Amino acid sequence: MPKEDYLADGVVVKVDEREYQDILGYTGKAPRFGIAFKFPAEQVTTIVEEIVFQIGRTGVVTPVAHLRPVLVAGSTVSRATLHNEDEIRRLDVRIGDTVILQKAGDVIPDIVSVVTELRTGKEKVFVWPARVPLCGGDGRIERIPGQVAWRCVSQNSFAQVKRRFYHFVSKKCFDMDGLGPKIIDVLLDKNLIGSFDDIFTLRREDLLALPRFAPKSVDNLLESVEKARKVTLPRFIASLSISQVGEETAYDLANHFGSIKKIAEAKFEELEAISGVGPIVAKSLLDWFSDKNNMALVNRLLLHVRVESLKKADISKLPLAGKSFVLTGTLSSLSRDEAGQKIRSLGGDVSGSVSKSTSFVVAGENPGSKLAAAEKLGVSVLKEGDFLKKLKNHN
DNA sequence: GGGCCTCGAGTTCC
DNA sequence: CTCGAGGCCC
Repeated sequence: MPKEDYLADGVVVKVDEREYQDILGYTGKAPRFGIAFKFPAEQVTTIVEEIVFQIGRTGVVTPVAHLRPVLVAGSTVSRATLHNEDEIRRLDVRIGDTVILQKAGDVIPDIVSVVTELRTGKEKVFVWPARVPLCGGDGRIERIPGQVAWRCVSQNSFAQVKRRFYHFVSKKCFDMDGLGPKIIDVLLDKNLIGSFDDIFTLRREDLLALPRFAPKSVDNLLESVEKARKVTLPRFIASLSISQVGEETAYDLANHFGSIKKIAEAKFEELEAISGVGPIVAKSLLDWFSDKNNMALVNRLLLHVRVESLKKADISKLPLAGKSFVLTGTLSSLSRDEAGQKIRSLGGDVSGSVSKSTSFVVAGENPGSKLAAAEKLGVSVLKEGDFLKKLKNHN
C-alpha cells in the first residue's frame, strides 16, 4: 500500500475490474462496486481558556473559544467557534473546562463535548452577555427574531464597518489584490477611508506617509485599485453588504434586472417573483435601497467605477436551469470555484448545504457530511466523472 | 535575513 | 481554521 493510503482519513475498497464495475453499476446514489470506510476523526482534549466574541459584517456576534494550543490532525489549533448561544448551552461549556476537540472534515476545529469528569469546581459558568463592547455604542445585542443568532443593536459599529470593508475588497467583490484586513485597519485608523468610495480616491502621498508603505507597496496598492474600477454587476451588488444578499443572490438579481438602477427601483412584488428571492430577501433589498445614505453611496461609487453591462442571459433556457448543486470533497480536475462557475454558466445554482430541493450533490475525494445528508434525503449523488460528463454534454 | 502581510489551499459547522 | 509560499519593508 502506498504511503498516502496510511495518511488518508479512510480506506476505499473497490471491485477492481471495470467489467464487473459496469455489471454492478450504481444505485441512485452511489456505486455498488465500492465502499468507503472512514477512520473516525482524530480527537484530542484541551482546555477552554476564554470565550470571546467575533462580529461579522451584518452585525451578528459569534462566540469563539480560545483554547490551550493543541496538535490535532496535522496542525496546532488554538481557537474554535462555538457558533451560538444554543450551542454553548448544549455543550454546557465553562471557562476552564477540558473539552474534546476534533476537526470536522479534517479542517475546521469543532468542540465535541465537555469532559465533565475532569471538572475541579473552579470552572467559570459562561453567562450570555447583554452587551458586547466590540459592537460600539452601548454594545447592546439582541436576538434576531426567528433565529438562534444575536446581533448588535447598533448597525454601524466600527467592527462592522471594518468587516464590510474587508468584504468589499475581497476576491468575490472588488478583488483588490494586496489589500487585506491589516491595511484596511490602518487606512481606517488614519481616516484615509470612511466610506467605500474613498478607496478610489486614495492619494499617493498620503499612503507614502503610512508605516511600512514604501513606493513599491504604494504602487501595488494603487494598481489594484485601478484594476478594480472595472467591475461586473453581480460583484458590485455583492460588495454592498446588503443583508441576505450574497454572491448567489447578487448573480440572480443582476441577471434579472441588468442594472443597479433597475434593482434599486424594483417593487416588492418584482423582487419576490425572482427565484431565490423570497419575502425576507425582498424586504431586505427594499430597506437597503430606500435608505438615502445607501443610495448616495451607490451614486458616489458609480462615479469611480464602470459596471460592465451584463448580457441578460435567458437563464430559463440554459441546460442546467432550475437545478441546484452542492459540492463536497475534493475534485481532482478543477477547484470548487471553477466548478461553481461552470455550473452557473450553464444556468444552474450552487448552494452550500443539502436540502430536499438540491438536485445533485457532487462528491469528490474525501466527501464530508454532505454526502450522508444527500443519501438521507434521497438526493442524487454525482461522482467527479459523472459531473464532468454532465457538463460536457451541455457544452 | 527577520518580520509582517496577503493569498491560496483544503472545507464544515451553525 | 491553520499552514506554507511569496512579496515587501527595514
